[in-house]
Amino acid sequence: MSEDKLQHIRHSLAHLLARSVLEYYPDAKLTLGPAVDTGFYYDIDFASSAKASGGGEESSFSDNDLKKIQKTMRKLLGSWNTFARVEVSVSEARKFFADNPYKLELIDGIEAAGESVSLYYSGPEDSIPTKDELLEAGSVVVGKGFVDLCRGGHVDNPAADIDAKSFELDSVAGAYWRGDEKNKMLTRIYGLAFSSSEELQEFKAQREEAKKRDHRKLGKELGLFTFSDLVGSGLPLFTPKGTAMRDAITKKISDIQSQFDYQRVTIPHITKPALYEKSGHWEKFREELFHVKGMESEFVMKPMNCPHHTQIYAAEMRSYRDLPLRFVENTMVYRDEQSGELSGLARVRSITQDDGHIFCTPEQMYGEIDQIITVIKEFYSALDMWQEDRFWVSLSVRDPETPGEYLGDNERWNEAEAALKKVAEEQNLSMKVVAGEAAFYGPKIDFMFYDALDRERQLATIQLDFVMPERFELKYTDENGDRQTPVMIHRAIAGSLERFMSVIIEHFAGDFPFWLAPVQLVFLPVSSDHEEYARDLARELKSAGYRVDVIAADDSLGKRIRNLHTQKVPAFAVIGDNEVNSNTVEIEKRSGDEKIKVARDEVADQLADWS
RNA sequence: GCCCGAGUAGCUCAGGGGUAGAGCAUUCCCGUGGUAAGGGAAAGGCCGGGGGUUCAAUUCCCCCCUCGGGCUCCA
Repeated sequence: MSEDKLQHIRHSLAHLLARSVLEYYPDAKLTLGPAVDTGFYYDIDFASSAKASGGGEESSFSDNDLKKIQKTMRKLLGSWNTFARVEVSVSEARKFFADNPYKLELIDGIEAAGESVSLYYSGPEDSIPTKDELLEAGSVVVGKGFVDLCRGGHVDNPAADIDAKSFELDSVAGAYWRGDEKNKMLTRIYGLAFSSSEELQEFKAQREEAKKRDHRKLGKELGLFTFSDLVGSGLPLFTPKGTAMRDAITKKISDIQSQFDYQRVTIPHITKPALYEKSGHWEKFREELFHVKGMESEFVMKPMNCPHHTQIYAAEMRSYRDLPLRFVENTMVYRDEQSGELSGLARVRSITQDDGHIFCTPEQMYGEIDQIITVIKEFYSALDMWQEDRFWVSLSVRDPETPGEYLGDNERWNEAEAALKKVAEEQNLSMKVVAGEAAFYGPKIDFMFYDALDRERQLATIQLDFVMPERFELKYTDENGDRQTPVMIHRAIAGSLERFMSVIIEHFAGDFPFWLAPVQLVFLPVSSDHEEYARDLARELKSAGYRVDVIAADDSLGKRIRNLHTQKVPAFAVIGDNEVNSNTVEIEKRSGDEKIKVARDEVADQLADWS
């Protein structure tokens, strides 16, 4: 089936959904009902509606109502053998939808765009109303049929073109009218729809499968992190295993970028608000800061590191010979995110950034951006995530409609956007330009990956900033002895360690490569007689920097091996008489049934190969 | 923050207006075993917190907290 046809089916089903809802809630106000990637939805205002059969009580719509609506949809579908277009004038449309403010607003938009207004009747072919009948009756319900304001895109004959088992209603959600939180919240009913019932079932099975990879589930099962009600929501606590992973990640990044002369810096986690008043963050983000009261003065927890880092730059006179200066720091920032936004490690209130700020001349900016892209490429390639269908790149620029949200002059912005674009093109990054996604101080390149359920997660980022150096009056002396303002580049490779972990846990389904696994190798002594040999080995490897463990013979060997599998430990070695007598170790990789027998003093070399 | 839903043992879950249930994990005992669950016993609970209805609430109602699916936001 073509994509178009499937979209038409989905959109047609949105009409059918709306009609079926009106069967039970005749006063519900319909708004918009488009097709989406996995089906369709319709946004409906139930506020003033009473249930048709329920006697006027205040009604809200919940998951429990989906079943009966779905049943009605399937019943009506059999009689819906046509879609018919009815052209009306703007004033006729206004009259027809007089009691629906949402449709009236849409009609205003159609009029403003100079387009013609069309209604669509869907239902039994033998009851298609004439335009006059329709306007006379003034009701969107026409027998078993239904009339909606719509620009088209339906199947010709729903009864014949749509398999009643190929769709189902999925969930109820809230959604603001026109996506604006200042507007009223409507009830959104989501439906799933595919070209056949088999595809619908397959989608649902895949979704169930993906839930098994959910980092929140795996994080608990593998003992990587936890939350405590006493500590608070959005504040993850990392266990020794989770911390081992964090260390492995930051070490990998620092290994990759060691070729580029970064210098580590360290800053306090609080500051006077004055710092952010000067940077411009105060105005925009003061509501989302955590405030800390001292004896005499008030501080805020840092929500980002750039302003602090500018003060390290500003502490000395800088010459063009010093540039570029590259400061990096793995450090936690704190943001009072809206409670409804928090989600496992993907969105938290204590955020560890692998943050870096580069101060350079305008000429050096291109080379620096290029170099950062190289690091990002190398890092994500090492994780097998640098694949076309695994991520996309956003060139995040200003929204031309809201210039007031950005600081700095137009020319600088154009320059910055052009610079990012130029280098990214040279690096063969295919980017989507996304208006309105820029930071208030400059444009960015954002690297967007996906979680198990295909939700987008922004990880790596490169941000060009001409604004903050100016606001903080940062300077360097050029070769002519003149004072110049440096360019600042903000960059993060993992982005937030928490969010990064959420993505890779799901990417690997917890089955991490050797270098990343929280426990890399486990020794299993066959009996207590073999424990000493195992413990000595483990001690040696630990001091060589490997994460190894010994699991004593308290349980059967079979059981211990099974436990290693559920814990997804990448390698193990059974230690028995054979090994002790021959002074060897047989290491087994969990994947691929690979067994490698090595002399005892060669174990570390073998592990180095895998790292 | 907003809409809908959910919170029962460390974990996964069953139950239901009248003394709280299972499996796994934990602890102890037995077993000393060569590649995906050895056997036995014990312990473990303000049924998320607070209020209300009731002779009686883990169960019904309200508020709060936490979690999930969306919306909005994301320096």
